[in-house]
Amino acid sequence: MRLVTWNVNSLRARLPRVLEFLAEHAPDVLCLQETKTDPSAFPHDELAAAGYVAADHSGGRWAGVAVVARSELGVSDATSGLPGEPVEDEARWVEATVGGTLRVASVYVPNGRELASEWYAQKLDFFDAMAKRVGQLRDDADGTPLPLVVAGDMNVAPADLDVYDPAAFLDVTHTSEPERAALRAVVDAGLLDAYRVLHPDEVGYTWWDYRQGHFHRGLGMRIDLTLVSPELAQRLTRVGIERDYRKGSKPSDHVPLVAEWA
DNA sequence: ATGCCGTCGCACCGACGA
Repeated sequence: MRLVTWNVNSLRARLPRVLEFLAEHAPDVLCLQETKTDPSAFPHDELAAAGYVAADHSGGRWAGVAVVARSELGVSDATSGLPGEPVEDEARWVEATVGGTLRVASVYVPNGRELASEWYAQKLDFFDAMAKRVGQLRDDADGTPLPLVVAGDMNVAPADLDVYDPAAFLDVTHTSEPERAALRAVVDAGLLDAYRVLHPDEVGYTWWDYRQGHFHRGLGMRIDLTLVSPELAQRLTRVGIERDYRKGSKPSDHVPLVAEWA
């Protein structure tokens, strides 16, 4: 199984790069964030022509998430919205079952803006709701663990290793301790950070600011994560960051994160 | 203290992003 998460920063603007990626990497599942599209404009036809189906939660000009899967696998039992999320209808969470057994959630965690803001408080609340949801999804009614993936833009760099200059990121969003603790609570509800499972000490960024040549200067952060249930974590064979997709024509400011398991 | 860059829309600026 090859599963990818990618914040595309507008699916309309990025569709050529997305189709290029599907052709080059042939993922089984692609979790998208910041699709920034109206539901009626979601490119179901273009994806179908490439051999994919999608469960999308599209909210118009902001946010928007989707779970895309190879047509043979299919998506079923899709649900939009995170139970208990602080602001409803922001299109930040969508779940679907892929291939009949794998539950996949694509998530776009709120930015948080400033530490002393209502948006920051809502970001922490969103993580709380995520942790509760993971607790609901991780086992079946008999307590048997289920295969589960929560992938997306967490808008938090989990550790100083995931930030180009930790000293420049004191007491700001994406690195503050309450955010990191809130993200850890999601993981502690029953998941593992797939990239860190296979690359415990490696620096690997998934986002670089468009401005001031940050990409070419190596100034990035690892804020896109694929969180997997323990049994899937044991089967991981490769977790890689496709940083070349930050180059070329009209790139997103995020790159795809690929996870594979046997 | 602000813009840098990119995207969107009741659009030629402002909001938002991280």
